[in-house]
Amino acid sequence: MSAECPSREVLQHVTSRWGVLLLVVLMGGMHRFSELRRAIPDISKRMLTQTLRDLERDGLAARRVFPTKPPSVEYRLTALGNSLLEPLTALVMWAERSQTKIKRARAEFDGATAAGA
Amino acid sequence: MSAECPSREVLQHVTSRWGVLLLVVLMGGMHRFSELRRAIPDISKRMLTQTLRDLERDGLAARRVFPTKPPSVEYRLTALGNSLLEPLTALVMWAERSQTKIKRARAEFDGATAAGA
DNA sequence: CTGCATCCCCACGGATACTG
DNA sequence: CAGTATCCGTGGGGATGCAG
Repeated sequence: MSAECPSREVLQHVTSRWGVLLLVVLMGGMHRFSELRRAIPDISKRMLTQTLRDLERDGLAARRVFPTKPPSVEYRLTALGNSLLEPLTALVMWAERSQTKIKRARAEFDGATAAGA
Repeated sequence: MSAECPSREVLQHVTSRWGVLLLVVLMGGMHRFSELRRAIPDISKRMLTQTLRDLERDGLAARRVFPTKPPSVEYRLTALGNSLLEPLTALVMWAERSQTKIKRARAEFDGATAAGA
């Protein structure tokens, strides 16, 4: 668990703010740049490009450019990216299953600290 | 995948920089505050406390205080926290399995962009 | 030992404008 | 449409000090 532990760096990328979301969307198949923007409305062009680049750099996503009149670019998961699919969806599903419990725990906690002495 | 999607918030906590690490350590059983510091050398007191509080607030970890001479505090996972164990370790194991491939992909990518036109 | 509060810095990330 | 460059604010998070 030391700072040098290599998997920590890997985890950081995979669990980064936008990384997870992008990966989840890409798990649905290939998508164009603008499609990704629409899929995640609150991401900026800047962050979308940058996060995409990180995923590409880590060999998780592949970029394919079509030199059409208005250029279009497609992104899809690589084999490595697909191997992440299972553990990641497991985590996402856990999050969905647990959100109610967490919400309740949070409300209780806040109530306790606010009221409770 | 909208900004309001509740699971996004949940994921953010669980996948936060120190959250993952703390959870992984706590999966090994109960730990004292100072033990956690030693387990994750590069976390500051401040962040340790804060992250612990977040986990507690979300009902993932439980805090137990012993009013001994020098006070001691123990942290352990709750039932909800334990339910996260499986998906999270799956992800960590994936990270460990894949780190070599990712390192290679990264080297190749950097080499290509540096040299390649 | 545990854990708040304060100060402070920097990089994460948003908005905007420009190019191919 | 896709991507880059620039500017700049916010807050994450480190260091330190005090308190129970």
